[in-house]
Amino acid sequence: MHDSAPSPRALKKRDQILDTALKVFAREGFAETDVQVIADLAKVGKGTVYRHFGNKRELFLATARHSVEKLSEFLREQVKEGSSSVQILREIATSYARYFELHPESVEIMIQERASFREQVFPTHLMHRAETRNEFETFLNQAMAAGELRQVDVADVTNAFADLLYGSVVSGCLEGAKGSLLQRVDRAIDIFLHGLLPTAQVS
Amino acid sequence: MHDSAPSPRALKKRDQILDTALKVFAREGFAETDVQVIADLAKVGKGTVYRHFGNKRELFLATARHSVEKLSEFLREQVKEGSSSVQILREIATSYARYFELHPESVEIMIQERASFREQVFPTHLMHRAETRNEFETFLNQAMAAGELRQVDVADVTNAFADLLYGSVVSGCLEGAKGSLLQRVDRAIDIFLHGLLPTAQVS
Amino acid sequence: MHDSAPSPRALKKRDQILDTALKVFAREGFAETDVQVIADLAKVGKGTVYRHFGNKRELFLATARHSVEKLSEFLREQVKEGSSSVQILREIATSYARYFELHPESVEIMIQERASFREQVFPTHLMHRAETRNEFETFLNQAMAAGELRQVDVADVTNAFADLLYGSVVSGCLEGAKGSLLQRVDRAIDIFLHGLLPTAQVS
Amino acid sequence: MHDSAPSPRALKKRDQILDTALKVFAREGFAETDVQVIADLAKVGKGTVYRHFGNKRELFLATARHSVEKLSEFLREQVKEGSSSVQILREIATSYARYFELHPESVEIMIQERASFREQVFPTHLMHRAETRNEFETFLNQAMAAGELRQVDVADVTNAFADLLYGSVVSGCLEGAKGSLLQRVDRAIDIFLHGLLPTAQVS
DNA sequence: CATGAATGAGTTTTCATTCAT
DNA sequence: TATGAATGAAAACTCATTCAT
Repeated sequence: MHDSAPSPRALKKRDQILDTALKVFAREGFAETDVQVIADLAKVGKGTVYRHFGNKRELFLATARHSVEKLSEFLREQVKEGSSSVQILREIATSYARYFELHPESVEIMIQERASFREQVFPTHLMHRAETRNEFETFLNQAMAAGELRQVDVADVTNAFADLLYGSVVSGCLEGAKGSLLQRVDRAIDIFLHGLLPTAQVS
Repeated sequence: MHDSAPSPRALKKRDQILDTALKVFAREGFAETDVQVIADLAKVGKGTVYRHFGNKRELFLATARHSVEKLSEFLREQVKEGSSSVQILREIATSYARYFELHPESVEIMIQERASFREQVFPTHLMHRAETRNEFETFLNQAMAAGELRQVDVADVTNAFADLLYGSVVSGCLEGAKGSLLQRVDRAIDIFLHGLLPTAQVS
Repeated sequence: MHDSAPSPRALKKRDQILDTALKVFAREGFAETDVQVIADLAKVGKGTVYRHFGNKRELFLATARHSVEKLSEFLREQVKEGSSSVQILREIATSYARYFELHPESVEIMIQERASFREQVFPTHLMHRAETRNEFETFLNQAMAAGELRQVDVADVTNAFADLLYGSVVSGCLEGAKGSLLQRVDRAIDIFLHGLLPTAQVS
Repeated sequence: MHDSAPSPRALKKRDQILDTALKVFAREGFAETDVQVIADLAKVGKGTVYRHFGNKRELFLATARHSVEKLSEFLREQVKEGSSSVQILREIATSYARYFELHPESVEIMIQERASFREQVFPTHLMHRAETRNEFETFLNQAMAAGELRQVDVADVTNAFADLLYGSVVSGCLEGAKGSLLQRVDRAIDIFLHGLLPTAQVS
């Protein structure tokens, strides 16, 4: 009837469902997932899942959002202010990799989201979110102004940085991938910072 | 039963189906695709599709393989020998981008393949193919020996290069993406070559 | 998932489906039966049929089992203790025939089961069931000991008796068969008891 | 165009198909049989099968007929005139059993025919065939007239005899059946001849 | 005549979603 | 609110039959 704030009880059940959904969607993929399985593993009735999320699509989207939020949180915790810009750049990348190493299901969710919903839904992936993007570009501008980074179009850097991370994570999590994801990203960032060309660089 | 060589007639029908499948799988995604639709658009009976490919999964995989082969071919045509190593690196990236700009469906197929089949199947994506990989790493080694590129672990460079391209293509093809894919990749490679750090580089 | 006791409601629906399935399988044969038809006639959704029985094969097997159980019950009700052994033998045969005359669909189910599942499944046909068989052979032994029947190998008698009944029922239910099944079985048992050879029997 | 007699070449191919069909129908059952499999095993094109038999149903029926004819032939070869009536009766039963022991596929065909076509088609099973039936009843009449058999309604005897054989063969061929079919039939006929009642019989 | 590629009607089975309890 | 039984739309896949070569 009324639209009061959700009870803590309801919130708990919600999270219980989201956590289960994350595992199942990641393991089976969106299309292959049977909502009944999520309900069973979350120890709730199927009706409850639908009460909370409306339909399978929304359940998935909520799961993806939840996943990105946890990633965001993790990044904020990990990346400390006060370091040099380059250090921060490295820390972002490293934390990003570490997060996905700790939560490989999140990679699958990210991939499933892209595969099943494409442009139709607002892309929840971190670097694409306007807010984060702005924040990041401001950071880049300051670093360039301070002479810590080369003067390059910040949008281009943002794109390249995000694309490199995205590609590394997606490729680095495949069964066959050798070495840790963390290492893969670290090396990639190294090249990204120093470039491939022979040079007499500062840092 | 029989294992005779396929008639040219059969091959033609096969390609007819594959071309249609590419479009439909790209538009709808693997799970959402109804084989009947492919059959209808390819102007063949559904039975014919199954006769040629056995099941939906194999049809998709054949489509993906077909797609990679066309990309491979395109790259070999576009990337001319005789240029400088850096030039070749750029040409690979550019051609790669140009291909996907010409055939945006191929991006979707690549994504769908990763999303629906993961590590279960041999990854057909170009840079993952051992053969291509070896070829590429040999090229890098030569370039480094010639002093055209910095001395870096070739495996790391290959990974980073491939991941950057993959990420750029996947992100750059989304509806919301501004600018052309070609531009996005071009700028990314630029940064990748020169690095982000302030420097007094040669080229 | 859950394994709680089925509710009476569920049991009712189960029986409703089984009764319909008996009719349809008998009329159309196993392979020719469309589960949709059973669902429609049972006034339930097709999903409900599958929820209860898993698949067509299990539905059929459950139907066959159900049918045998009803036959068993009928026989126990009809065949009264206390008569002479010969009388009981006749009563078994007669009741058997009467049952199939009342429920001709059961004959078809029996035939379909043999035709579609052969030795793969435990033969549910009455006389084949070890339990009933032992019971029957004990009865024969007593009758022979009491001098009411000739001394013959009980296993052979059981086989012959069962085979004769089975054959009579299967043949006697065909469209073209003249006379009632009851009569056919009665006459067959008569010959079976007295033999074909000319004789001066006691009766 | 014209309707000339089939060439010996055609007849050979016909038999080749029928022999294969017998095996496949027996192994898979009517509904489960794929005509393509028969064609492959018979080393002819599928079209050829259809040219010769029109459709699957007719192919099966021809197979069943073929099977009965071979049984008939076998019986005529095996059952010698000149023996006593009782001896002939035994020989019919024994030969019948022996035939099915030699050709277990024929049992399955018989069962499949009953299961899939019931009364719809003229029953090809031996004892049901009017011609054979008349012949058999004439034989019984003579035996009774000669005092070799008890005076019983010949139609009843024929039914019982046929039903007993049918039931024995169908039951005796199941995987689990102990002892040989021949033995089972032999013992059954023994009881059938002498009866179950205690007696002072002649033979 | 022989062949086997092509066809599409027909069936099984699944699962998102609803709703009575 | 929570539940899970019921539903039926939707899709994969098969195979009898046809017919162009």
